[in-house]
Order: sequence, then C-alpha cells, then structure tokens
Amino acid sequence: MDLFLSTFENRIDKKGRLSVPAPFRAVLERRRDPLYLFKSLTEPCLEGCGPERIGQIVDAIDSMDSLSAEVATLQTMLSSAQEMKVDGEGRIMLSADFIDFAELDDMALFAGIGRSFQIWLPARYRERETNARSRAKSDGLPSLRLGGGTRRPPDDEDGRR
Amino acid sequence: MDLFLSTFENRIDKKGRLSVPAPFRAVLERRRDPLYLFKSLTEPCLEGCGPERIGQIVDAIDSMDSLSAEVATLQTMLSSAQEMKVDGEGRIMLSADFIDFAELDDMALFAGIGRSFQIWLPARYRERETNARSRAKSDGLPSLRLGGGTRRPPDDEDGRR
DNA sequence: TTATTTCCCATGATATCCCAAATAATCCCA
DNA sequence: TGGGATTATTTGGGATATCATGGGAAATAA
Repeated sequence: MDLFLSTFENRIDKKGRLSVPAPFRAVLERRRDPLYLFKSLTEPCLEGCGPERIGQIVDAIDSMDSLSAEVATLQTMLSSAQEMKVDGEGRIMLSADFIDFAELDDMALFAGIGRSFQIWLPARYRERETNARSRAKSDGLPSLRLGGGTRRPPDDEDGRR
Repeated sequence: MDLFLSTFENRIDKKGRLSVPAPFRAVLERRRDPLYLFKSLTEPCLEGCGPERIGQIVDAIDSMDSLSAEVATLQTMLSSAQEMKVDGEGRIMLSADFIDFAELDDMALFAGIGRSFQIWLPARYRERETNARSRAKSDGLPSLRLGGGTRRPPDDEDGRR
C-alpha cells in the first residue's frame, strides 16, 4: 500500500497555483485517482484525499437520519470538498475560500499522514508540531500498537489523535 | 461516480436568471438528466437533483401506508418539484414561489452534498456552516469507518470516537 | 398592445494549457 | 568520494479557452 508520508513546502504563485509534491502525485496517479481537497472540520487546514473517502461520506449520509446533526456535519464536509484539476505540471489552484480558511499566503506545507494529507500555513504547522512533541514528553506517548497482526479499526486521520 | 460537491455563489440577474455552476451542469449533462428543484422539507432552501432521486421519493411513497403522515410529507416534496429548463448559457429561472421560500434576493449559493445539492441565501448558509463546525469541534466528528475494506452500515449512535 | 420568457451574441474575469526558466535531486565516472 | 553532468521537479509567464453575466431581439402569452 502506498501512503502519503513526509512534509513538503511549496510556493503559491501569484496566480494561486500550487505544486502538489511529486511523491503525493505519484500515489494518486498509481491509483488513477483524482485528488479531492476539503476544509478540515476541526483545524485550520485543508485535507487531501482520494475518492474513496468522499464516497464513504456520501454513503454515510444516505444511510443516516437526514435530520440529525451528524448529517449536517457531513454535508458541511462535502460542500467544502472540491475535485481538484491538476495541470500538466502537477499544480492545483486553490480557491479563495480555501486560502482564507487555512490562512495561507505564499507558501503551503503538505503534511502526509498516511491515507491522506493536510495543507497548512507552514508557521502554524511547525507550532503545532512543537506542541505535539512537548505534550508527548509531559503526558507520555499515546498508546501505539505496532505489528502483531491485530488489525484494529484504522484510526481516522483528520489530524487529531 | 460523479457527485455534486463544493459551493458556488452566483448572481440572480434582474431578469431572474441564475447560472447553474458549470460542474453541476456537467454532472447532469453526462447523465443526460434534466434538473429538478423542490422545496426542502426541513430547511429554508431548495433542493436540486436528477430524476433518480425523484423516483426514489415516488417509490418510497408507493411502499408506504397511503394514509400515514409521512406520505403526506413526502407528497409535499413532489408537489413542490419542478423540472427546470436550462437556457443555452446554463441558466435557470426561479419561480417567485421558490425565491420566497428560500428567501433569496440577488445572490444564490449552491452547496453540493453528493447526490444532490441545495440552494441557499448565502448569509444563511454561512451561518449554518459555522454552527456545524463548532458542533464538530465540541461534539467530535461523526464516526466514519475508513479504509480496511470491512464495510459495515455506518450506524452508530454517537458521533464520537 | 404590454409583459414576460426564450434565444442569441458580446464582454470581462479568470481558469487552463503550453512552453520555458530556475531550482533541486540523482547519477555516473574518474 | 567528489564533482560535473543529467534528469526530475518546481516555478513563471503568455496565449487560449471557459464561464458567469448582461443586454438586445425574437417569440410567446395575456
């Protein structure tokens, strides 16, 4: 399985274009997947993923009580989601809405987190990383079970833990 | 599967015309589907979809006790539904009834929610989005089973993890 | 007629395409 | 192991196409 890993920092040019890191593009191209971006529900960043995740949200909505608060939340995710067109050079165009939401200016940081990735204002991402590390020191590590074949429900990677 | 995603804000001109966002038109045209609009049962907005969703409502009614209150409710959706004619430039004309119902003035916001979309007064939509986001922060995200191939009905009670 | 809708074309804004330059990563051979 | 050459990737800019919007004219209705 190939995953989105590592971080990359690319420039947003004055036309609003932004190169998707080549390794991330490679993951999507291998799967022949289009790229979707949507606004995170909980943090000031954008989330990037393939279509399977979008399909899950759509299916979840259809099977839920359409009056519930959860449905409204899931609809908010879909309403902010865009299928991104990638140009010949591997760039996407961020809408003004996306730029505002993540408070981006001229640089964007891609953080791979496995099955999806996030796009952050670089300074904000680093601050968050620092906090996460110091929390780990003071509070101890989050429980992490590796290997051993006991598959557990894959943790969601919306950036929280 | 192509879906209605993302939001678009278009102007209602002084002749009452409103452009359907090109990506939404593309979804319908690919399927050679006409566009239907009807008044939402639960919110002050219009719902847009293709014929298959209308068919689902009709089927649901047929399978229910025709004297029940639910049937009367679903029938309300059907009786408010209109097949919209789209002009050469991709515009529709909203009836006065629709405009009143959604309390629209000179701008309309299209919000894609997967297999259908909604049309809102922009200010009202944003308020609703803000609420959904703050709920998501305080109550947690609706649970979504991700990855892992073990599809199961996304039923669970609480939206927390 | 008078009011309204439908069709057609014009225009400005902006996204997309295409090619080229700049930068960074990798390779290869001494 | 070093360092120049080669290739991959990112970035930039001009040309082109798409899209939302506006308005006139033809068609339809009252």
